[in-house]
This record gives sequence, C-alpha cells and structure tokens, in this order.
Amino acid sequence: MAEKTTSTVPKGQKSQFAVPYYEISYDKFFQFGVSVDCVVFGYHENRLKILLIKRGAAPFMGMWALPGDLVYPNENIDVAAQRILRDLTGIDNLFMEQTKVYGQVDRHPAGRVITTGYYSLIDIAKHDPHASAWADGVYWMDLNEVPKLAFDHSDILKDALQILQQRVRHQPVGFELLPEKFALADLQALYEAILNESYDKANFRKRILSMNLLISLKENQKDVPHRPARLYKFDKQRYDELIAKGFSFEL
Amino acid sequence: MAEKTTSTVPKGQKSQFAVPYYEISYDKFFQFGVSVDCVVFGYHENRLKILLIKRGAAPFMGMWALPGDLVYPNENIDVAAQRILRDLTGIDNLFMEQTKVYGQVDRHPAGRVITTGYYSLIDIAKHDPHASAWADGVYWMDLNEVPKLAFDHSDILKDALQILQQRVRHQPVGFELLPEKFALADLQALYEAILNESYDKANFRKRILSMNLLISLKENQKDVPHRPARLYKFDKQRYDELIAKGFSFEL
DNA sequence: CCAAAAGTGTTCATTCTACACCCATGG
DNA sequence: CCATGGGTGTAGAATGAACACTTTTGG
Repeated sequence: MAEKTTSTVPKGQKSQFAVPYYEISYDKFFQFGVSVDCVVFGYHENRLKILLIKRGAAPFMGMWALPGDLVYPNENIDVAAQRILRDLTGIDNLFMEQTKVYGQVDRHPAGRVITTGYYSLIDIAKHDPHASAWADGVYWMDLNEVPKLAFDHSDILKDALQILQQRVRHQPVGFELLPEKFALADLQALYEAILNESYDKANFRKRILSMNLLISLKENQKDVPHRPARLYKFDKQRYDELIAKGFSFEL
Repeated sequence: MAEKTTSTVPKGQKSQFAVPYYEISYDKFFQFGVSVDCVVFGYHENRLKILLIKRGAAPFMGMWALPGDLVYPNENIDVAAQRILRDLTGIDNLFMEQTKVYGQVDRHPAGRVITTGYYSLIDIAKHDPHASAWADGVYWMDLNEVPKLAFDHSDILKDALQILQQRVRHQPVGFELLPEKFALADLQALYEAILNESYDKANFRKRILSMNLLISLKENQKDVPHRPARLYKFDKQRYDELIAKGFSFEL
C-alpha cells in the first residue's frame, strides 16, 4: 500500500503522497472496518454440515449468518479468526485457511467493512459440545439445507465450498473432518459427500493406500453387524515430508 | 463482520454489540486502512519477469516494492487493483485474481493497514510501453533477480508465485503472457519457465493439442533459420464451454 | 446359513514416457 | 548440404476402470 510514486486518483481525492507520510494515519483513508467470517465445515452421518448462527441484532436480525466479527485494531486477522472459532467451539489452533476477501463498497449497511473469509474443518463428534451448549444461536446446518444468509454470506459460503472441493482433490485436507481413527469406507464416504461423486471401493482404497499417507492401526471396528473394518490414522509426518519434496496429492 | 450474538472479547475492549448498531461506524473499529498490492507477471525471452517500482517516498524510500495503493473509502477493492494497473500500463480490464490478505498488525509502519494481494499476467511486448515510459520508477525485473522488497512484499510475491504455479497447472492461465499468436514451443518454454521443469517436446504437444483449446492458424513463423513453426491461438470460447461442464485442465 | 459390508485380484483399455526419426528453412 | 529446431510415430510401461470374487462378522 502506499507504494506508488505517481498515480491518477479519482476526481476530488488526493493521493496518499500529497501529504507527508506521517499524516496518513489521520487521513480519510483510515476509515475502514475489517472483519472475518468463518465457514466451518463439519461432517456427521455422511453429510457435510456447516456452522451457522442466528443473528440476534441488526442488521439482518433473525437471519442466518456465518460466525464472524470485527477485527480489533491491535489484532492480527488470523488471530481474530481463531478467536471467533474458540468462542464457538472452545478449541484453539483449529485448522483454518483464508478463502477470499470481500471488498464491495455496499456489502455492509453500517459502513465500509471489508471482510476475509476463512474456512475450517472440524470433527463434529469431537468438537461440537461447546458450540451447541453455547447460546441458543449456533447450529450445525446440513449443507443442502442452508437458506439465504445475511450480508453476502451466501457468496462467501459458495466460494468456500468451491475452495474446499478444490483443496480436497489435491491435498489430503479432509482428515480433519474425521475422528482420529477411521475406516477406509468412512474416508470414501467423506470424499463422496464433499465432491458429490462416487468411487469404486476397490480402486479408491488402492489409490489411497498407495500414497502411504495412512497408518494401519492394529485395531478394528467393534459391534458392527458385518465384518469389522480395519482402522487407520493419518500420517501427518509423512505428509509433511512429501509436501516438502513437492509432492502433490491428486484424487 | 458484526455477526456474533455473544462473544468473549479482548480485555478492555467492548464488543460491537455493546453499543447500538448504528453507532458502529463511529467506533474505534473503523480505523483501518485498506490497500491492494499487485504482483504483475510478464514473460520475455523465456524469462518470467515481475513489475516492480522503486519507492520515492517514506517509508522504505529507495527500496523496491510491488505496485500498490490505498483503497478509497468509496472504491471496491477489485476496482482499486484495476486502477493501479491501469495507471502503470494504460490497460483496463486486465486479468487479475486475488491471492491472499495480509493482516499482521505491524506490517505497515504508518498504522494499521491490511492489504490484499492480486496477481496479474500480461504480455510484455504488447502492454509494456506505458509502464516503461511512465516515470523512472517502474521496471520489469527478472524473477530470479528480485531483491528483498519493502513492507512484506517479498512474502506477497512468494505467495503469488506459488498460486500462479498452482493455477497454471490446472487451468490454462498462462496464455495471457504470450502474444495472441504463438508457437507450441513458446508455450512449452513458458510452462517450463513458470514451473521450473522441462517436458518432452512430443508429449507436451500431444497433451496440449488433445485438449482442443488451441486453434491452429494457417500461418507460420517468419524469418527463422529453421523450419518455421505453426502458429496457434487460444480458444477462449471452447475453454469457457469446458469449464462450464466442470472440466479441469491438468498439466 | 444369511445378510452385509470389508477387502482382494484380474482383465482390459487408456494414458504416459522415452526415444527415434523425418521435415522445412536459412545460410 | 549442414545446422537448427519443428513435427510425428511407436513400443513398452504404468495407470485406471470395471467387476467378480473371497472374507469376516452379527443375527
């Protein structure tokens, strides 16, 4: 920012270099609000879910929205995103990644607020308790049943889903949605839910196992009315090694 | 932004819902500056280049930096990015895409400024004139020779390059860097420059041609001291059709 | 013994890789 | 006629898709 040495500027507005540098802070340029909005994906009973809140204040009171908040002037935006999810779920250091910035002038009725989308993946069974215990305004909504959301949150959700689908095909990102120990069929069902496709069981497991990213545990499912499946866990260490070598996971 | 109904907030700071909604605009939350920074890739003589400016004002005066500017309070951020490149190159509607948001508290010495990175691809031969004629502060720098940049611009550049490499492998994005008519060997050299790899000539052309994204012109290179190559152009229409059908280009 | 889902093996088609070879032009 | 890079064909390897089959559990 403020890097240009010359510039054409919109009529009636002076460039930031028309005034001494140290006055910039008090300038009309510093009037933006900054927020983050979180698209939290969960997975339960073969369905993709998303964490929504019911707004209890204007604007858009009573409408569904993504959890989000304004960023404090002395707060990094990544930290703000973590803070919001900590408030909702009680968990720190959740996997989170930026999606996009939304900078339309009129996107917030209260003033100029630009927001950054984040998406996150969590295992509902493990992390849900705090969220559902917290206020009456937080719910896991089936992705297929999400109504129109407040602000431009429908767009933010749409973009986040697309990015998730893209990620999941090229990086083993989906594991955060599963319990630590899982069967290959669970993983397959997860991929099918996210990508809206179906895969051949034999070929799916061959592909996944050939990547050597799963550690076969010496443990099986219990109390299932059929042959119990072998459980696996994700080998994070091996993944990091492969990534460091420029490996790209392709589904 | 301002979506939560309850929240724990940093000590000593009140949530935006502790005050009536309509007062938010005058709140301490609205003190951010917002900027955009552009990573403009060009391509010339088998080398990837990037457009840099030499800063003529504090802070970081005299250092190399990405072209960027503060966003006006009434300006969409995408529009701001286009404006900056229009100033530099005289071209409107350049291909541009967001990379990431940079929201570290201390990233700008003049105050709290968050910035959004954009990358853009342009054909130097076609679009350069304005840039090089414009002031003495704008240069095409070989990507391998870029020094440490002002602010966190080195990070922004690094991320943008990574995103470009990712894009180029999955979408035919690189064409913007070439003249409208090009030979297959030019395209191959471009991919090799961006991805730092080399490909078998025969296999590369088979792969590219099998996608049916190139239109073979009835025209060859001229004045080359060897068999002149057939020229092609990118079939944008066909590309849009394929994308609409969920096609994904894989290199 | 049956149902249900886990888990494996095989075949055939397709794609990828490496490499050899021919072609057209300027000098 | 040579050097240079354009352009093509092919054999063998590797991968992928489809599908049949075996295994292990609970009821």
